[in-house]
Amino acid sequence: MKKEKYHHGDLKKALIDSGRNILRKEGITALTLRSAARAAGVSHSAPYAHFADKQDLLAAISTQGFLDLQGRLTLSIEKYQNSPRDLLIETGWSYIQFAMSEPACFKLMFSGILEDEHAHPEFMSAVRKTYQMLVNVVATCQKTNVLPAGSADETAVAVWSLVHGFVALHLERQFPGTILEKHKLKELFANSLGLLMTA
Amino acid sequence: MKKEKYHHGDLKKALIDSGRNILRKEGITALTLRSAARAAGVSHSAPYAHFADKQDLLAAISTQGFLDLQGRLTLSIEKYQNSPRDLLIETGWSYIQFAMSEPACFKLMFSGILEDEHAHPEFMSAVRKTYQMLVNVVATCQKTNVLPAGSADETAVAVWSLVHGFVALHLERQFPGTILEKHKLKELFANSLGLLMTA
DNA sequence: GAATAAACTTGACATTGTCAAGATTATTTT
DNA sequence: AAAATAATCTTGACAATGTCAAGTTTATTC
Repeated sequence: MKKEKYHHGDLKKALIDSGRNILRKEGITALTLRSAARAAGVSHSAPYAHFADKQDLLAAISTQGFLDLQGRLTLSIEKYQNSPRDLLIETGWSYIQFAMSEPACFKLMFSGILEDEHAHPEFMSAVRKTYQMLVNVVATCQKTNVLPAGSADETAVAVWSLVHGFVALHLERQFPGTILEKHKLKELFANSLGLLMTA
Repeated sequence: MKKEKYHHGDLKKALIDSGRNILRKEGITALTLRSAARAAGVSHSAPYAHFADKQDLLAAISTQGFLDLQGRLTLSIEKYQNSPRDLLIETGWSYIQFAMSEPACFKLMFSGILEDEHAHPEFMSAVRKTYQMLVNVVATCQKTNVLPAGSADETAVAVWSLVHGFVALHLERQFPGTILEKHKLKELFANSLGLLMTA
């Protein structure tokens, strides 16, 4: 019933969504400027009205990914705010679930969009906000002795490194099957993170 | 002085080396089948005598990357075998130095070559051997109470996740400048890894 | 030495990112 | 409201890429 209009309405958003869906269904190799344009129902050059080049679209998709990740983290943080030990594990687990639910998008988000620092400021700001959420979680855990005292910044680096490395290596199938058979993944993760917590 | 021969001699190795050099000097976007062929001084289709497709060349380059990484780890392991605390930190630091010395290659190694398990067996075996070296280091550290007792496999997962995540996030500039200014990188890493060690 | 296989070249094709020029619609200015 | 301008989108082109088919040159095998 929709009129075939020359102007799309919100092509920028449509291209980001289309790109995200292509990532979900067909992976990174299928995500081209032209495939995103096709999926949005416009010509192959239409994206250039909204994005400087392909990198610029990828940065926008990554930014949207960070926003969605922040949404998931927020849910966990609110749900477990009264139980710091669960807070840490469940927030980390949310990070991992996001990565596993959209692996191609997750990999894109951490695949070198940031060549020069000022090229994509809104991406950068999404990255920084995500980090800040983690620092807050860590600080909360430190106050209740779930994590050792000390600089929250430094401790957050350790925690985030472990969580991120865990899911990155898992997505790349770097862990041998033998160890994955012995555990449920969440248990393996919780045990790993447990090593950082105070006994 | 070299004769212009029709047959190259060892084109397979030459293509892997050329590809590696392109990664070093110009990054992943410059690494194409054709650019590697050009750098090796052969025609654009010559690689197909040795590699099934581009993925196959990338897998071979990644495999070589893992072998070089193993070399670096071996040096640290031999050097610090009598001092378990240094052993852990210095081996992890070697991993990080490798990643920072060849970031494009390092990212390629962990960027999804493994779609199906049996496509690249020699790559898989290099991956497994690298993991095994880490497990051995961890087991050594456990025997001397530098790391908590328990399954060496599980502890290695935690250690590797932290080390890998640390350098992956650093390469992607995910850590804010504020924290990097306060520390030397190695110190920040050692502090992070220290949280996993027994006090 | 002939036959066969391996290594390499040449030429082609569809796809991609990108640009230039033009067409259509929205917005602003008068 | 009409005109001018800007924004959005289309069409057409170009070089570069991955890949294949066919042919050429060299090495290996019988």
